[in-house]
Parts: sequence; structure tokens; C-alpha cells
Amino acid sequence: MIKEINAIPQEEIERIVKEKYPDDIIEEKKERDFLPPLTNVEQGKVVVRYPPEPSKHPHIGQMLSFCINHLIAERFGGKRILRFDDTNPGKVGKEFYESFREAILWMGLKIEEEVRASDYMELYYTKAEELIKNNDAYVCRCSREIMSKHREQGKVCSCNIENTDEINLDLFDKMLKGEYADGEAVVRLRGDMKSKNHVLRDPVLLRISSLPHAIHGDKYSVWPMYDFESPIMENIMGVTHILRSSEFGKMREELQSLISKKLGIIPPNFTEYRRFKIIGAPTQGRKIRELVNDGIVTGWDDYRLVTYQALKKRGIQPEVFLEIVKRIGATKSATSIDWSLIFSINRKFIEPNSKHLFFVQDPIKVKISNITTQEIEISYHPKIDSLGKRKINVKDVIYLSGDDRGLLKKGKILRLKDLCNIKIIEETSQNEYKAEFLGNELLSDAPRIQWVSEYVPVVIIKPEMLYLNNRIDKNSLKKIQGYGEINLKKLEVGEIIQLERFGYVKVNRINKKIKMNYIHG
RNA sequence: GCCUCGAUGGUGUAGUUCGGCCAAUCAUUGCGGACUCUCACUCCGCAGACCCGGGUUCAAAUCCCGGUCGAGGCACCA
Repeated sequence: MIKEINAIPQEEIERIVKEKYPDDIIEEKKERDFLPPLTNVEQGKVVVRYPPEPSKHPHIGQMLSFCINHLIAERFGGKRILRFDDTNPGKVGKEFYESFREAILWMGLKIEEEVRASDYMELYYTKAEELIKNNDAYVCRCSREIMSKHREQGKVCSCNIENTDEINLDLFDKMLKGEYADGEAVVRLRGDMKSKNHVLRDPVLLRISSLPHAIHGDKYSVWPMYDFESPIMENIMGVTHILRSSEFGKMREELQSLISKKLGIIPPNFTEYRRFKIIGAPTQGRKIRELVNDGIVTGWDDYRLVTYQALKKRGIQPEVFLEIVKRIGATKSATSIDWSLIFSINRKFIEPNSKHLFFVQDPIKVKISNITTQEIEISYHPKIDSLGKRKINVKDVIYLSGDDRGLLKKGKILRLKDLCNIKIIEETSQNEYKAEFLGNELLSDAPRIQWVSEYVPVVIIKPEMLYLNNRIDKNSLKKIQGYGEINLKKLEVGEIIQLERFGYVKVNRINKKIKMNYIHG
């Protein structure tokens, strides 16, 4: 019977089904969903957060993470909270708060509410006391080394066994009063020292750090750990969904849920996706800071970096980031995205707004005989008329790109784009040629090349892959020199243009020389 | 070492829940063509993938078992 059915051709089956059971046909053309699936979603009641630590400038991984959260809120009509996780006074820097806020708004994401975790210190203290009173936490005076050894071995700490709630409360009070130095006492959760999840082995909840805080100065010296601060903040801010990358680890999710439970809080829904990596660029804040400190890159805004500052300075458009997320999604597989994707998206945004101009690198001088001096007018863009036109005065000396050197053979006929045809006579000296004017009419088979007559010197910084085969390429920031047409002087600083047959660049400085940076091809 | 997660073209993904419509989607990349007085944009075409080995089944990218490889976590950082 089955074999008989299988023998019927597919089209036949479709025809029969359509005729006899039209109602059973389910037409489904599912749109590809770039957002991760969520549980417990209630339209209009979703609250997500952007939780940066203001200890460095944002990088692309965080930016894409913000995009995902923004998109989720957008889809479900929810709220976005910018929460600064600034509870490590040793790391927090004042300038970074604004840097994150700026990056988020720059990308066009929305922020409905903003908080600083460090503004809730009394709350953490109250919650810690609550845990101590409930026998869920204790003060531990062991050294860091012993604690870590015990956690490794799964050995219960004597502080856990011996300290009564009264003693713990008293010790905690002393911590708050500043009677202990850094490292001399911590509050620990009574977790499970035998748990396979090592994070659950009596983790530290609060510790002492006397370092001044960028916002609060010396006001506090007992600081909550991330795993303690986070569930409390999420609860009071009403966060329903946490979407974060895997660097926080599945094990923390369990811990944070446990802490929530002990505090009588319902934990939010966790969704984890992979870290965003870019081929050839460091994507860890720590690593980037190292490169900056070691002077391997010129700063946080070095063109080769994937920080907010670098990307923005380079000329990557704000809309690109949301678009990246829509294209690559938020999966769990460990992957690296390619610069070419970023470039391709960016190109689509900048191309309709970019004037096209001429530039020749490594210039070659060509003297043309028989040419009459003339003024020509060329559009700034072949399709977008609103970008206007520019005039070029052509004399008998022009410059060609060193890239086209191979074409400069005796007798070769070339088409100077938008101008005229020339015939190469001879090479008169190093980098100098003599040519002959050959009329203006378009010759279909002559190579069309860029040229410059009246020029301005141009210096272009071109970033390449910082990492090649896992090794730092110290020469990855290249400098290209050449001549650009004189109209480059009329551009504005910050303007993005296309240098034909070269690539897209951003104008950084207009002086005797014009300084630009290469964005991409 | 321990824990968790993952594996589809060069890159990123869709499809896996519930096996058949998958000789496998879309994008990017590469190559070719059209358009254009650019190697840009746009349009058309081509190339290129189910980690390996077993098993279940009429039928496996999809289910089961065993490997391999990769990522993340295992702080008094976040």
C-alpha cells in the first residue's frame, strides 16, 4: 500500500490533494526570524536592558547586543532600560557613561529609562542583611587563596559552619563601617559546595573595595558583585527578558536564578546567543584596552578597531548595526563575521550620498601634445543629479595613477575618462611620459582611466586587517599618497565621497594637503 | 581538567521542534555578463555546503548511539 502511494508522482499527489482536500493545504511562507525565540512574552509588557559597564568604550559586540535588545522591545512594544553596571569602582571611568549613551542613541536605538546600579547601594546592603538573617549568606574572612582552593575542592568553609546569624550580622556591620581593609572580609551565599556548577559553590556576593568610584567617590567601600547586583536591579526595574551573549555563561544564569529565589524574586527569562566576532579584529574589551595601552594601535578610535569610536570615525553609518543583526541573527553557534558584510551594508547607505571624484595614487606625469586647454563639466554622481556638477580646467599636463602603469606602452591608446583619448608616445624619464591628443569622441575599446589635471596632494590612511593568521600585523595601517582633483578642496570635513576606481573615503582635513581615511572599496 | 552550548558553501544564515514538498534558502564573497565614459550602484547568470562513523526507516541535514572539532564559562571583573 505504502509502496503504491510512493510510486505516484509528486505532481499527481499534489493534484489529488488539491482536488479532494483543499482545506488541508497549509500555505506557509515563514519570514526568516533574525531574533532569538523568547518565552513568556506578553505584548506590550516586555522590558529589556542594555547593561554596559562604563569601564571602556563600546565595541561592536556590545553594540550589536544593544541592537538585539532594542529590536525585541520594538517587536513586542516593550521598554528599554540603559543600566550602567558600575559596581566595580576600580574599573569605572566617568567618560564611559556618555560614550555608551551616545553610541546607543547614535545607532538610532531607544532608551526609555536610564539607571546606574551604583545608585542603589543601600538596597544591596538591605538585601544582603535579609539573606544573612535567612541563613542564606555569611561573612567569610578567609583569604582569597584559601577560598578559591576550597571552592575547587568542594570543601565547606569553616566560616559557613561556625558563624551564627548574629555574628554574621555583626561582621557585615563592621564591613560597612569600614573596619576591614580590602580583601579582609566578603559576604558569601550559602550555595552548594558540592555543585557541579562551580559558580554555585558559595560565591561572593559583596566585597570591599576602597578605591574611589568615578561617581560616588569614597562614599562606599562595600560593593556588590555582578551576580548579586544584577538580579536585584532587574527585579526593581521590572526587567522581563535578558538577552545577552554567551560570555556571561549559562552557569551564571543558574546562580542568578538561585539568588533571585532566595530573595523571593521571580527571575527574568534568559536568552543566550553567541559572542559577535569580526574576522581580523579583536572583539574583547580587555584585549582592545591592551592594544591601546601597549601602543600597538593609535587609540580607541584606531581605524582597525571595531570600537564605536573607530567605526564612527572611519565612516561606518549608524544604520549599519541594526542591519547587521537582521542579516546574521542571534544564534548560538560560535562564528565570526566578515568585514565584507559590514562594508557591503555600509556601501548601500553611503553610495547614494557620495560625490564621485578623481584621484590618482603614485602619480605619473603625462604631457599631452596638440591638446587645447579646455574647461569641462562633469557630474559628481552618474545617477544622482542633486549632487551637482563640478568644473575641471584641463591643461596639457595630466597625471595618471601608478596602478595603470602597465597600460603606458608606446603606441597605446587610452581614454581619459570624461575627457579625451590619448596615444602614448614615449617615456621621457622616470615617471614621465609624452602623449598625443587623439580627439574627444568616445572610443569603445580603449581602457578608460582616471586622471587628474589641476591637483591637490592627498594623503589617505588605509586600515587593513589588524590580525592576520592570529598574529598582529603592525603594518596594517597603510599610508597612501597621491594627487586628487582640485575640487576636493571644496568638500567639507567629514564628507564621505567615492574616489573612482579606488574606494570610498572620508575627508578629515583640508589644507595644503587633503587628509582622508579609506573606508572600504 | 571540569561544566554548558554549538557544528549546513570562503563568510553569515534558512530548514532540524513534528523524517518525505531539501539534487538544500537568502545574503555576502568570487567569477562572468548587461547598464554606466569607475573596478561603485542597479540588474542577470554561474560557482560553492548538510563535521565523521555507525544505527533506525521504504525514506535522514532532520531521529538514536559513539567520536571529532569549535566556542563560552569555571574571579573578592562585568
